[in-house]
Amino acid sequence: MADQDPNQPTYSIGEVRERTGLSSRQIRYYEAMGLIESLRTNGKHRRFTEEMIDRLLTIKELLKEKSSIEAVRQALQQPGAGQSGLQKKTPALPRYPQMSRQGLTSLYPVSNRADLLAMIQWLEGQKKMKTNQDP
DNA sequence: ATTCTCACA
DNA sequence: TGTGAGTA
Repeated sequence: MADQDPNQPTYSIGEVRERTGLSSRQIRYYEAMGLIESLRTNGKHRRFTEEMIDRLLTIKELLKEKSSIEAVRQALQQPGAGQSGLQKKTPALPRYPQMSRQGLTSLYPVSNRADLLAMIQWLEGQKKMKTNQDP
């Protein structure tokens, strides 16, 4: 029972960009808007933990429903907004938020690839949890 | 090569 | 938001 590494892996903005499908511009912008915080390396280069990436993913989905930064910020302040509500305790059954709603029909659009990636990662998280209480 | 900040089409 | 300039 020791899965708390002292050094949680961090990612460059470039990796975060590929994993979230967000542009570096957007990532920096959301940070400037106070929607997300980031770590800084020796220089000034941003560094993101998986929690932050998770939050970014939440922001991305939230921006589709809400259409203003303000609305997203408030939704984020409420508990269970991805950061600690996504893979902490999931009483409900596995159902990916935005995806299952419209369905994935093509992998061509870059944004879809990012969404698929996010969904897979989310699925992996569910699997890891299940593997501990497998009947 | 990659990211950073700032500013402008 | 994207993109280019000039750095670190």
